[in-house]
This record gives sequence, C-alpha cells and structure tokens, in this order.
Amino acid sequence: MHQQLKHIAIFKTLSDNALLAISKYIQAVSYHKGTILIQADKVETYFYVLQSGIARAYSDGESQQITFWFGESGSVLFSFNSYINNKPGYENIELLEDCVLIRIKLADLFNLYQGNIEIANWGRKMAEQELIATERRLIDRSFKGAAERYQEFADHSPSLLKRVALKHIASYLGVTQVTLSRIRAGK
Amino acid sequence: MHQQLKHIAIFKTLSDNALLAISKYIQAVSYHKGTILIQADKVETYFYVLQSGIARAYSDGESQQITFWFGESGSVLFSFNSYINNKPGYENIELLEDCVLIRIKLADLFNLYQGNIEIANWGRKMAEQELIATERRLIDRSFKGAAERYQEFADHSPSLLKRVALKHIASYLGVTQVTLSRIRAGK
DNA sequence: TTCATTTTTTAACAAATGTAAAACGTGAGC
DNA sequence: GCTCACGTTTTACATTTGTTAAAAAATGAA
Repeated sequence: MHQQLKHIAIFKTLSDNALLAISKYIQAVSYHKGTILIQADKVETYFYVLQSGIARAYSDGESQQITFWFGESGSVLFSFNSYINNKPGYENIELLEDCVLIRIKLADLFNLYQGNIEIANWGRKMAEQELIATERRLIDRSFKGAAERYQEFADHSPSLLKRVALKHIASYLGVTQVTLSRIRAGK
Repeated sequence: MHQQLKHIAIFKTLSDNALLAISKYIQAVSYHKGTILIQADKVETYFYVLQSGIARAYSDGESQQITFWFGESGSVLFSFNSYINNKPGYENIELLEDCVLIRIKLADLFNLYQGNIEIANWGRKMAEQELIATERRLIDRSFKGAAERYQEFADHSPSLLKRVALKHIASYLGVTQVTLSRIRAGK
C-alpha cells in the first residue's frame, strides 16, 4: 500500500516516512454508480481519496438540490462538517460513476495530525488549497455572468462536461437548467 | 506580549508553550481608517489579527469593486494567495475604521508551522474554519434569495450593518446597491 | 452653520433569469 | 420494434435584478 500511495497526486509531497505512517491506516474500496457515499445529517467517519470515477456533493433544499462540488480522480472527498466540527454535515456525496477510492478513518487521520508534524502541515495545506478554490468561485459569482462561468467550466473541465448531467452542472454554476440550455444554444 | 495573546480569541486553544513561541515574533501595529493594508498584485509578507476596528477585502473588476469579506475584532487578515501560494494576491484589504492589529511575518509563521506541531494543527484548523464558512456562503447564494441573505446578514452581524457602507454590503451579498435599497424598502 | 462631497434612495426602462408546460431525444427493458 | 423513464431543449410568460440618471439624505470639513 505504501508504494501505491506514492503515485497519488495528493500524497506526492510527503516523505517516505510520512507515507509509511499513513499507509498503515489506508483501505481501498469500490462502489457502484449511484451510491450515496456520504449522507447529510450523519457524522461521516471516513476521509476518502477518489482514484477513478467522478462524484458530486449536493445539498437538499425545499424544492431543489444544489450541486456545489465535483470530484474527479485525485480529489479528496469528505463531509466538511464531520471532518472539521465532528458534527453531521449538510452535504450528500453521490458517486456519478463506478468508483475506486481509498479511505482512512477520521479518527486515525486526526491521530496522525497530532503525532506527525509533516502530516499536520500536509493537512493544513490541503485545507488551504480547498479554501482558495472555494473563495475564487464565490468571487466569480459576482464578477462573471452565467455564460462566462459556463465557458470557463467547459474549458477547465471538459471531462466533467461530457460525463455529468447538465442539470447538475446548471446548479453548480448557480443557474437553472433552462438558463443553461439558453446559454448553450448561444441565445 | 505573551500575556496579551492569551486574551485573543483565536489563540485561546493554544498552550502556554505555543503562545510563548509565537509571542517572540508578534508586533502590535495601528493604522488609520482608509488605509489599504494589503494590496492586490503585491506579495504580502505579514499575517494580521484584528484587535479593534473593522476591515473589508475586495477585488477590483472592470467597472466595479466586489467586497467578499468583512473582518471584525478577532478576525485573521491576510492575503490568501500570498499566504497559501506565496504569490501576489487578488484582494485588497481596506481598513474601514481606525484599527489596532497584531502581526507576524509569514516567514516566521511558516517556520513555527514546521517546528511546532501544536501550531501547525492550529493553522490547519484556522484554514478549515475559513473554508467551511466560505463554502456555506457559496451554497447560500444558490439556495437563498437576496432578501433572505440580507436578513441573515442583518441578524448575524448587526454591528457590521451599522458601521459599514451599504454599497459594500450590497456587493458582499452579491447584488447591486439599487437592489439592496429595494430590499430594505421592503418592495 | 453652510457648503461640498459622498451615500442612499427612487424612478423608468432594459436585460437576465426563473417558472411551468410541452416537445424532443435517448437508452433500457420488454 | 415498442414503450417507458429520464434528461434536455424550447416556448411563453412572469419576476427579479441590472442600468442609468436624478433626487434626496447623510456626512464631514471649513
């Protein structure tokens, strides 16, 4: 398992020593398309890294579902509120294709954070990267029109555009499916 | 300085030992209202904690400024992209009142992260808290209408509502000042 | 105070987006 | 093939929000 981890992008910056420490707690798992891997309102006890397949995170509203995140191979995948506050989350994570993942128990990961400074800083940088990406999306919602956001999504994530239902992409971009259709038709 | 840090909310979880390590690198500074503390397109070398006063972070667009963050007493204040990627940022931070702050050089903070596991985990949690707050705002933009976002802002941050110009609050909420006026008039 | 500047509100109109319903396309299973 | 279920597009209309300009109100300095 140690050798496998070396080839996963998110672990590339870690030393052999840190990888060895992590690898003791890692499991590989696979699930079918349609699986709800993480359920809102439950405390999720695992932290996942997606190896193959794609996934989405969404929240349920009164009349709609809002997709606010997509994961591809290499993405980390966890319940924010379980991970950060040890409380039930607000997001569901659904696998949009058959997926292979590796996982680690949150309790084990937290122990590693407390005992290994290299892993603690790795976890810090991971949160920081997610933070800067999320803030950029928030700012883009104000600066850019829906058509521009769609174009950038298409340019930046052509693979997701092909594999994900447009209704999910519409809510990810913050518009209705009708508006997305209009944008795509060029009107 | 060590005794002072114990009374700052963000440092409350740290041990005496960690506070002592940090306090060696801390300076107190104060600036007048209107100061642009952090400028976009420059690599910022300090990390700040706001002690009194308020501040806003904004990005410049072609025709508008977008305010995407407010800081009050106790908030941490830094250039995301300088802090995370050591590159020039996309945000300016303006002090909206006379402010007292403490600051630490990023280089010193990073050294503390590498040498003290308690501080490394403190930095991790800080990034995680900012992340979850930012993601919530992003999701709220899809779920909630502008009127509801305004009401929640007013309920949650009555102090900011009184002290900050409405034009800044409008862009923080993702609407124009005209729309915010309409919301406030109840139309 | 008074004057000048800035902020906020209001108005009229234009543009973008939402809602609801129907039409169309596609793929799975019978 | 046919039918059903689902996703996507289109249409017509309603609603929200933006734009521009101007007026009103608030603020701050002399």
